[in-house]
Amino acid sequence: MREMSKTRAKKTKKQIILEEAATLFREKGYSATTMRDIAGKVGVEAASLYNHITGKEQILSQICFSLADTYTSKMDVILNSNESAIDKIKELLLLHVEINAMSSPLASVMNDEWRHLTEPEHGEFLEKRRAYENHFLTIIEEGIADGSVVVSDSKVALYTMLSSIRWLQHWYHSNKDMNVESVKETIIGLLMNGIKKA
Amino acid sequence: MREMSKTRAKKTKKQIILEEAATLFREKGYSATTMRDIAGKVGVEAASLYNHITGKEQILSQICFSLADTYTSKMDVILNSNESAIDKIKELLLLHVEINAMSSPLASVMNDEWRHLTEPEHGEFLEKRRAYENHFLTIIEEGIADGSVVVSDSKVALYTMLSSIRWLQHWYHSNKDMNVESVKETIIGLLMNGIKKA
DNA sequence: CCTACCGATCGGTAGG
DNA sequence: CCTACCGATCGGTAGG
Repeated sequence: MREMSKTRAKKTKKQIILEEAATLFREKGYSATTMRDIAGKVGVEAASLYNHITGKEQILSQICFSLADTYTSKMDVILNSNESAIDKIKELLLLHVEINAMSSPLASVMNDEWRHLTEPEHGEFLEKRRAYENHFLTIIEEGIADGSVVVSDSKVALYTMLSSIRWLQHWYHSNKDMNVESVKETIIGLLMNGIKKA
Repeated sequence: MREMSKTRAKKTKKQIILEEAATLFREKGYSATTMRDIAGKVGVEAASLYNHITGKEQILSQICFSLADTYTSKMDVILNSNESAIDKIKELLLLHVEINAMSSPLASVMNDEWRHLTEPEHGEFLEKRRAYENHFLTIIEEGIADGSVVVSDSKVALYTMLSSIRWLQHWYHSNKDMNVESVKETIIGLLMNGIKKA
């Protein structure tokens, strides 16, 4: 490992550790990833990691909460816009597609590894997720109220839509032949078609 | 090593071990589940498990392949029926909803823990899955050809639909208030609406 | 199916 | 950031 010639702003060692850990967590899962694995990717001995982080679980929780915060703040912008309910739904779905399609390992880790958090982080994460889902539900119900959305159960529709996008988080290495923009169009088209008034 | 005598009369100890292991794998993940965890649930010492199974990974692979075989054989029945392409798609989606909504721990383990298989099982599993997906793709393309299905990319549509159903595998403990039949209708309605000719 | 126990490896610490 | 090393625990084996 030589110098990183990124023209970007300088990353802290802690950021590098979080990124390498996220990649490993996505590949092997949290439990199967060892501190020695992470240290190897970063290029230091395992003991040296502890100068930058307090432990393995702190790495996981910082990954989970940083992406959760990204979702929440981007949702706030969409919620405070003047768009119609159905357009807000479309924008939220696009947000999810973009985050998952970028194949940032963060998305995989937040979606699949959060359950390895212990209390109190475990409960806090669940609470954050519940709040996010409730905001999303409110918009869906607005769409039902104004007649632009037709679904028989808003909760089931929400979970179905959010779940349907998650395959993208593992997609990058298996289907490199697909074009991101056309994938985005197809998914959004299918989902919006599914909930829109005929 | 002693001879293994197979008793088919009733539920064997091996079956009990596989079931308890599947439940634990769903809860904590494969890597975080120890043989002592499994032994505790079964009611024996860890060393005694090895009279019925050859190791931890064999437990995982038997779970993954047994459900994969269930999917394959049920798909065969649907494929050999006289139904139209769009009706076959609907039946396949119903099959997925039913298996995931039953909340059998098998579904979670097959979907999320298969990556912990080592070679050659890992490759064999991937090959089985690829074959299944290709059969499914063929029917979608039949639907496109006969004009009953309208999607801009059959592969993206397939992954989106299959992925959209997976949230059900974790649903049982978080949303006990929902009715299975109405959930089924909402999901299938949304997805079929999304791909059907307007 | 048990007791006894193994080599390996885990997350993490001490001390420089 | 390193070397050295810890107690705990892992999957699995020996032998009865």
